[in-house]
Amino acid sequence: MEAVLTAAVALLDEAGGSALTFRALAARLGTGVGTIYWYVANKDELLDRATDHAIGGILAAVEEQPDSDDPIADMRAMAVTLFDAIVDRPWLSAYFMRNTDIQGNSLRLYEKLGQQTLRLDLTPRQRFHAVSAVTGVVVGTAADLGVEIPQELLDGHVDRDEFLSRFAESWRSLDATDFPFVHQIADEFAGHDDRDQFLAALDLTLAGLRLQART
Amino acid sequence: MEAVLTAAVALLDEAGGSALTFRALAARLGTGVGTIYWYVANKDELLDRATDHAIGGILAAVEEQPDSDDPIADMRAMAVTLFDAIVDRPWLSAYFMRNTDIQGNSLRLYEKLGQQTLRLDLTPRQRFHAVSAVTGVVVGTAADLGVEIPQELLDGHVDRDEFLSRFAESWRSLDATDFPFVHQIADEFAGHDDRDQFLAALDLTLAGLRLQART
DNA sequence: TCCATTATCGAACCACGTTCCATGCTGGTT
DNA sequence: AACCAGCATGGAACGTGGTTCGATAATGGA
Repeated sequence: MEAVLTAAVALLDEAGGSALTFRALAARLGTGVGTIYWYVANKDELLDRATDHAIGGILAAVEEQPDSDDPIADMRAMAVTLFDAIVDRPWLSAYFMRNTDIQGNSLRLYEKLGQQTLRLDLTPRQRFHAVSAVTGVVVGTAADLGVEIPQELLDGHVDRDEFLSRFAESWRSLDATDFPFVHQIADEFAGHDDRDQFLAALDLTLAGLRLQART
Repeated sequence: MEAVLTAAVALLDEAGGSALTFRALAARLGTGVGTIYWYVANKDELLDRATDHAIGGILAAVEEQPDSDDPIADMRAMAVTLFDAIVDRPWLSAYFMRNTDIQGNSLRLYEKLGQQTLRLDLTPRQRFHAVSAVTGVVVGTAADLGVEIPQELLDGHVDRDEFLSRFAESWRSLDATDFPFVHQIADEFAGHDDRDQFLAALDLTLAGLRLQART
């Protein structure tokens, strides 16, 4: 079982979501597909267990972070850790939002995040919404990244800067009166850093939360 | 072409993403799969065109909304319209984050949202981040919903309240000292409304933005 | 020694995306 | 009329992936 999960995670790490097939997994383990089906009922469960496995690592990292006296700063640190972990394992983003059944390590992570809100002067409902908002920002932003890598980039034919520049170029060529915003933004987009973008979004949400916690 | 797209959207509306196959589409159109491949190169393009088709409708709805003298309120209204449209067509959420190539109606929608930020006292970079943050919240929150519907609910065997209650129940049964947050939240979760949750997240972000625009 | 449980394996089935080629249909050219 | 190019259609066939199933070992108690 353990071996199955680590092999599954390894496949996902090496070549993304499409690389994890029962046949490939069986080959890597030197067994047949039937064996894997003895451990998991179907691919959904395999994915659930593999992601839970990976999230376990994130959870450990989050739990190492000491609490400061600013709960919101602590939430921020956790969110950043989570984001970085997803960037590191882009396939996680795809399966992060596939889970209505919050259980296992996801639940623990959720709890950990939520505990910070207990130190804020909020109603239970506000706490619930705050944690949802923060995870929403993380997942929402990270989701874009997961896909933002057309094979051109992986192949090395085109690097990221050139890729972005091409977009910026096509945006600049649009009519300036119909697309004033896109026009103004093109330069920003060309040089943008995903992590900055995430931090900006996160900080907006947390600024709103800070405001709410004071009232 | 037009007929292909409307049929594709109809299939997606009726039975979600997994229902859109070339064979099903061909059957509905009374033709063969080869014909569809004459119009689109592959499934990705089919999906892109179908979503662009659907987003066209959202764009029209957004463009009907008159500008007020509060740009942030206008952004909020747009985001809500977008959210409602995604709730109405859950399959959109899955394909919303599959698009690095912001083009067509998506681009127009992006522009529309961004134009509101032009009326705020922000740097170009802050505008860029603000729009990313808002779309991130919409997509991030809506993504959860897209999947949050296990077939049990669709079958009508179990209704939503019961489904949520079951979770709340299992959460309450956790150890209260290990899971103080989840414990406190269980009740909120049981009766929670997805739209409220979205609005809360959106308002946090917009509150942060409002703060930023004043400095 | 016997039998139930646990575990392994791979052939076979089906649905899907995709390719390919044979066939029709249209309007214009000779 | 005959012909042809290009547009358009239809569906059989291929490869891949998830999943099922029955045959078969290993294990360990009665």
